[in-house]
Amino acid sequence: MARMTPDDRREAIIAATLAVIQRRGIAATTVRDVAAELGASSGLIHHYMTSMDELIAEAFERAAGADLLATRALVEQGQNPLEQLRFFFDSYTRSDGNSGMQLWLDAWAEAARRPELRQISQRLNEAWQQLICGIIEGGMRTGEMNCTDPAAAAWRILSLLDGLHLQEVAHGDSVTSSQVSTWSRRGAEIELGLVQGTLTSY
Amino acid sequence: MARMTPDDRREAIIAATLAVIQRRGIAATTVRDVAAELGASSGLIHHYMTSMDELIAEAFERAAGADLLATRALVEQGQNPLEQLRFFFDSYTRSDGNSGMQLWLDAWAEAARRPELRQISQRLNEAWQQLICGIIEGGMRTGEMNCTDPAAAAWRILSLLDGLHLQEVAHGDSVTSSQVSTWSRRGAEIELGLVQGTLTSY
DNA sequence: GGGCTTATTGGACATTTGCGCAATAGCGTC
DNA sequence: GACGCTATTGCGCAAATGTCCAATAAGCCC
Repeated sequence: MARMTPDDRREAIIAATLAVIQRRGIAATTVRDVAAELGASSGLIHHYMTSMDELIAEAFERAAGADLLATRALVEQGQNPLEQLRFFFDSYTRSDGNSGMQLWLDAWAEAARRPELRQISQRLNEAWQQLICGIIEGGMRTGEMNCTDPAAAAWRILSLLDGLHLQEVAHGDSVTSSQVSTWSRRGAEIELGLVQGTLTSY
Repeated sequence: MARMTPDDRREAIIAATLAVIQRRGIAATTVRDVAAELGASSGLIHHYMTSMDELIAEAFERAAGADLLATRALVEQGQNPLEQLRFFFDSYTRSDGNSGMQLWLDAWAEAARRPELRQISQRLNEAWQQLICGIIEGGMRTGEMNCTDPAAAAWRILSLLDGLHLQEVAHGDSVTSSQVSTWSRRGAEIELGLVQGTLTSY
């Protein structure tokens, strides 16, 4: 393997870890898998990461954080709160293989037992909730949305999405990808007093 | 170890497996752990279970199935759909240590990797959804509830509950146990066109 | 009490895992 | 072009895991 700058190599290792995690899940990811993905030796990973846990936590934060940033960037392009919320759902319910959601399932299950992972996952989930909360508060100011408790509504919208996604990823055919999209948008419409179809963008 | 009836021994193994799972989680449960918990040899477990997957699946089914039966029994004591739904929430959001919810988190995460487990978890989740769906349909007949798509509404109510519970179990202090109860009931009220407070029983 | 069935044992086995270490080789410096 | 630093290798080690199996012993029927 070509010799690289420590910074570059570290990035490459995290990227490779991410690829493996999305394919096999956190629990089944091994150092050797990452090395193979990277096209390098297993010893190299340990030259940069002190432990497997550090590797996992770092990769998870990178992946989940990137999703959040991407969605937030898309939302900010919305011209008004309604469009922002539509963009939010577009980004969150895009069907790109759901690999990201299995990652979250693993993280939530492991959170109780891995303090580092719990901290990251909690911080990111709260950021997601605040993203939604901000949209709702904007919608209340413009009068487009109606809601008595924006914070609670935001947690409900997020939890509903996660709960539906969970069914899709874990069980596959009891809740389909398009049902996740339709039902969660409909749930938000009901929650915020919107006319049916307002959040459907296609 | 004292010799036991196959039926009794099987029960004992499942009980021991459950104890280990609740302590260590599904992913970290090993045959040797179960044997130690049981106070018997590891070979004995395989004399009753053909594989580790079967063992895990059976234990999960026992625990999660019992919860479903208990809730269903409570619901059936409700005199009308509204009371039934209240009883449902009482049973589902009772705070008995959340051990049950961590079990579900493990199951959902492991479902992708353990076919037998996925089958059971899917079947149980669908049973939960049908329990809610039945209540809603009853409520529509009596005119107490208003809803255009009972099946979708039931999935939403269940997913919202699971999503909120998930936050509570995984992260602890971003969503509290009482918020799960309050917010999920409020979500159902909104979903079914009920007056605020209808589902609050205390 | 003897014999038969089978519950139970305890370890062997192959595989996989995270991790460490001595050896090697790539790149900059003089 | 030689030298030194260190990125990189590739193997080895110990521990853990699921599974299997021959040996043992506990209970039951005659």
